[in-house]
Amino acid sequence: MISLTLPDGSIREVAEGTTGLQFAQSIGKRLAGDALAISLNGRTTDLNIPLTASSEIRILTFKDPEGRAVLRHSCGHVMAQAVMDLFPGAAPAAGDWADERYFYDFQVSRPFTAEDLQKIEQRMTEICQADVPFKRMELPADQALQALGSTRNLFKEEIIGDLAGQGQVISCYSQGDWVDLCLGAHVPSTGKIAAFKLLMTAGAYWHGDESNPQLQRIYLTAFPSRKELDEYLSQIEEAKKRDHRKLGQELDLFTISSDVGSGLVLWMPKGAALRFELETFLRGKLVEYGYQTVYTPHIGKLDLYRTSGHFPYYKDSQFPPIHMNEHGAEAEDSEEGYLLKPMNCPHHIKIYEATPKSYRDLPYRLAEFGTVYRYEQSGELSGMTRVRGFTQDDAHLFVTPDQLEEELQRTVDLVLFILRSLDFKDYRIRFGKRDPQSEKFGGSAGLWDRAESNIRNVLRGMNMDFSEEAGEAAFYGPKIDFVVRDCLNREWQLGTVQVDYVLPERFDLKYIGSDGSPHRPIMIHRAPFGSLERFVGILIEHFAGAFPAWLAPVQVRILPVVDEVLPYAEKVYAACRAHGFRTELDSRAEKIGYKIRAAETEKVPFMLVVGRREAESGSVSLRKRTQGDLGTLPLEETIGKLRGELARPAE
RNA sequence: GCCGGGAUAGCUCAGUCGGUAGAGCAACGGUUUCGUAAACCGUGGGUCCGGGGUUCGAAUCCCCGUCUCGGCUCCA
Repeated sequence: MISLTLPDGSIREVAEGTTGLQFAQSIGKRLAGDALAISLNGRTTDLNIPLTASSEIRILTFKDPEGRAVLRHSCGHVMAQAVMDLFPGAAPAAGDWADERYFYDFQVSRPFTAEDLQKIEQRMTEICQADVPFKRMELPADQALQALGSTRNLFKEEIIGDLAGQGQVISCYSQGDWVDLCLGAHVPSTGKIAAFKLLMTAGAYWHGDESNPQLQRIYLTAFPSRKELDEYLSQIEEAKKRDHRKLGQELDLFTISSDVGSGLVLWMPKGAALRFELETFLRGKLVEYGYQTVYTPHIGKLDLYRTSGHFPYYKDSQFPPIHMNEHGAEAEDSEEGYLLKPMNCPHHIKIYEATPKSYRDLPYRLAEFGTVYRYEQSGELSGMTRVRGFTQDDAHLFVTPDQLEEELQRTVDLVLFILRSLDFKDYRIRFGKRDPQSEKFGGSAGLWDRAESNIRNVLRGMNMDFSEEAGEAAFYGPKIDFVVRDCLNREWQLGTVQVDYVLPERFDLKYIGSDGSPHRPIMIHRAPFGSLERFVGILIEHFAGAFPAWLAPVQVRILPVVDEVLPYAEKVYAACRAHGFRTELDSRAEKIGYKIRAAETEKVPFMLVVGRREAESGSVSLRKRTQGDLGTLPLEETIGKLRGELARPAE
């Protein structure tokens, strides 16, 4: 007998050799039916494997993230079989899952078409209906290669070679006579896959490396029932309605014109009002946190960016330099010239250097809404979230070593305050570290170790959840990134805080310490919004265009019921503007219902309906978006009420 | 940058087999003066993304380019 410990702590004795499925059946018929796999001591395992030792066990169903992954993974194998049935020349490479989706990459003579996908789905349905069992085999490398049969190809050989080299057991799974190399786990049989859909195709590089051949990827998802699949698909459709590119156009927030250039955002009056409000909000905080505001130009000499390292490191993703000499003529020396600034730090460093600094001057905090230009790859551009010109709410803090961690904490506090004020709860914190294997990172290993431990100390001290990710650092230092997802579930970095020992060294920055001798300051780069463009793009999606009243481009709209009251409506309009409310007057000869509908769809938070009654009594009928009529109030009282409703958040 | 999809009125989209380009909404004009989510009638509006080709004839077929969308890769 062996004993199995369930998640609730209860322990059950079963005969050695009992399978996970039999155990699930002993608990309940329903559970056994829903079971997709088991988790044994935290490892996901097939249901039909005999249990040989006492363990902690969880029966995995679709409710468990691991269970979902198993179902979709198994569906991926069914897809691979279907692809090979229909395209005998196809070479399956590898698959994996990401979020709700599973993908499998194939090398094929031509990319898959929409019609191909339909045929593949049809073949998959046949395989699932046949309810073919998945069987696991563990084999030595040479036998595994044999076992693969028609699935064998250069990709599989490479993977088996790597696994064998690491001395790992090689496992394969078969469904019927089709075999694939696979770690597992899988559902017991293809019949468990009740509902699936091939979502999209894409080109993808082998091992994710651009220098490798490009394969054709198919994404799919699977659910235990048709109903759940349909719900998922309609959720995606629903989410697309929040897309900032769509809402940005509908609400007249921004536009991008190919005549100006790809990735160059034109802020329309309403988008600009929103941005201005965000900037004003942050400016208030900057004073409180001891920042000094500066302004710097949009270009700088090439040599400046050679010193900082930006030019050599990011040569391929910058607008080409403006080659000209001091006389305004085209430079003969192609090394001479100016660059559109890709970062604000070098300019701020020059402000730091402009006057001698002592330890009494530090922390020295310089802030600027600085617009930078980067020539992003054409395939990367996306609305406001990935652009070629954007404004960072940037700041650089020059600090002494003993000030560093406290200042870091204050910058993180500021970012958290901003996110909280805008009701962002769904973000993750990424601690981006250097990848020691990569040459992309400047400075000595010792400096990096110090910077990384500074960040770790601060994040731990603040009790934050974060994930450490190698290779995600900036070239000059490690960073804390605040990462959110857009309506299509793509991740974007918003706020960032970076520790930098490298640029102070490259620029030979100094301050005079209390000992009278020169010391090297440390820099913190930080931007709570990150890029105003990206932040506003995400903000549009976050609020689905219905911004909190203090941010709304139009906060109040006056809706006269009949033409006769237009003079009174004008008076109300003027009173609202006099109090700084962003107000519009809808004087069209339309019925009141029409005007209300327009204001509602344009997401105006407050509507002031004025008719004869209001004009006579000097009042307004207040309507709040989505809530409806709030009743009639004297004009003065309404304005007082709106002042409160439209105030910026404070803390 | 790479792979694939797309581009028709301000917006959303239809356009059959290659035969003179359409709808709804919006805009504009008129009528209506109306009380909390769409009054009625009328009018204007097109480089069918750009260039080339095939054809008696191209929005439609072919080629090149641009922009855009979904992925991949990249992201200071």
